[in-house]
Amino acid sequence: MDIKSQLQTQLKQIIQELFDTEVSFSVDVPENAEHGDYSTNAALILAKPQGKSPREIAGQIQQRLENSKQELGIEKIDIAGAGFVNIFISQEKLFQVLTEIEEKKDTFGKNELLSGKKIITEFTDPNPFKEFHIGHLYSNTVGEAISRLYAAQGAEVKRVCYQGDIGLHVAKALYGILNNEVKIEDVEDKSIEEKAKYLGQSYAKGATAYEENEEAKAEIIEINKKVFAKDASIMEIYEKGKTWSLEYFNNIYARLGMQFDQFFFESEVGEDGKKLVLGYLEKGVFEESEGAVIFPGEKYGLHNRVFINALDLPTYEAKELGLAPAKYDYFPYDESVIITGNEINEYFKVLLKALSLIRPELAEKTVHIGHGMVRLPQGKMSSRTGNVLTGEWLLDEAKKRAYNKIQEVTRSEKRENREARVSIADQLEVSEKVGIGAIKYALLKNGIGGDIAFSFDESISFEGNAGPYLQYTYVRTQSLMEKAKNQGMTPEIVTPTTYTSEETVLLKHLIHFSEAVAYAAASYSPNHLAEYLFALAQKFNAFYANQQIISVSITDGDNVSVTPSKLQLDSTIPKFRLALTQSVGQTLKNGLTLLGIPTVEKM
RNA sequence: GCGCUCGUAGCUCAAUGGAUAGAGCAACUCCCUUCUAAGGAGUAGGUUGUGGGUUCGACUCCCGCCGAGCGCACCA
Repeated sequence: MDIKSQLQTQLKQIIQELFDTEVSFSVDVPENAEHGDYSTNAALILAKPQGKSPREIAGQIQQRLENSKQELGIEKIDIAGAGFVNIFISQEKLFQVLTEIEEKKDTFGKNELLSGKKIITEFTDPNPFKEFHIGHLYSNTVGEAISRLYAAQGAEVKRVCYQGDIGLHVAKALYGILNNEVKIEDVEDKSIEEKAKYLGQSYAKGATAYEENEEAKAEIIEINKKVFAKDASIMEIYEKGKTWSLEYFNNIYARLGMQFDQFFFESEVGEDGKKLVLGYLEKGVFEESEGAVIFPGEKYGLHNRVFINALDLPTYEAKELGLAPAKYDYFPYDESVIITGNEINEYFKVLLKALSLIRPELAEKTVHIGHGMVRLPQGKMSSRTGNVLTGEWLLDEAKKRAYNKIQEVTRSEKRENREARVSIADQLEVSEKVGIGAIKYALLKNGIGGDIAFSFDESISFEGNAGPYLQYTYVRTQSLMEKAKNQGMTPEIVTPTTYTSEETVLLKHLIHFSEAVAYAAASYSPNHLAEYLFALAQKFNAFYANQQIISVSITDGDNVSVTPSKLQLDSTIPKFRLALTQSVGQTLKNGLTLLGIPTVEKM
């Protein structure tokens, strides 16, 4: 259990004993170090109901907490401001975090808060036949991060992807293929990327025709019916296109370092959804209106939505209704998290309301998270008009820029005498990982709800609060470890004779890692973890710049002289600093991994 | 028109009802004969759209106004 939870438990008990009551107080990590490592507002909350001054109550809490000082590793307890109880952790307790990291390694930061829980996450949801644009990349990045955060809480997580392989958009794409100068047979031998591009172009053609040409529109509607009826005349190109799309998507997932456990298709859940709707039509949940079957959301302060259209085909809504039970059959979950763009937030409210009247136990377990839209300077993306940036384009572009950066750094005049950082053979792989890191971090550092104004130069950064900065800091730790090893030095968790302020600041930050992970998971906010990691990297870089971590030999002509340093006079200091460096490296790596961001050893 | 979301530094964004509203970018100063300068140190930049209210305490909660985005019937 992390220190914060221990304090919370202890304080709760103290309040119970003192006042025989329960209140919702918080234990915070103050921004200002003078306010302690942890702080609680319990006294402020209790003041009014107890009819006492906040500082008086704070005093009582302080007194009781004194008894647990030893057990909790508290150095001192202050009362400050309006009645805050500020808690300072002892140097010995801080120091213990190094041992914890050393022991837990890759599992440092994990906990068992959701142990035994089954969680199903659904995200990305690209539609076959259409482009995989940067909005999908965003959904995928957020979904993967949340999935990993959940898993770090001890939950069993299944990632699923729901794909619209049936419906009007597919019919539009098929129309586009049938009316494309380039026949589908002609792209048979092309790469999967080109096949995907062909499908995307076909969709754009079909979508345009649907709006501009009445004849085409009628034809597309016919094609749509045929697909639902699995008409042999259309199924061959349908299956071909769908297969290509799915293969293409899978390549992107692999590139992003993730994979789904299960795929669901609209074509598979549509019938079940329709049956559910018709079944509950009789029970009055749904109503007939203008030839369609609707859910009267207006009755519940929402808006009405069509579930089965006048052509007797299930809409997205009905299909989604069929999806929920299908997911539950696949994996009987305790919680179902669905991550989509926030443009369908209200639609989801209607859907969940309808589901609550049909399968209330499933509706209760379902959480919808709407992430912001990726906005381009040119306006909203539209796969119909071609104003899209594909995910693949973005990944390639970021990789290219990372590669250029490597070249630039290697050629830099002031550093020409230094050994090449990344071997030629590794440069492409490093570029790929740094590019992905830059993109994912850019998407994750912001809160999930808001839109992302996307322009490459402003959004994808390799410096400052950016993915590569964190990757770079990790590389520094690894580089130091390697250098130390070559000099025969090993990290050792020994108490140094003195601490510098940079070291204490780092230790104080490290103890909050698992708390940050838990908080990010509980609030569906990977950005909190991103922020934590950035702060950690900043603190480490300040430490790095101001303190000598290992002793260094300097070559002066032919003579090799070793600078005498205080590090060599007191062997505990370099050992401790190395241990600290290793711990920071491990924590950065664990944190980045939780965000789905790859690390590299050199860059 | 109704509903949802949002409005914080020049720009992009943070900030569980808590203490002096924080970063990054851009601008301006400095720092590579110390371990990777994709780095570090510093300066400047704010009436948190606006007017009320609740609270010991409001960027955060409530109401009004102004402005933006999204959604409101057979697309997903």
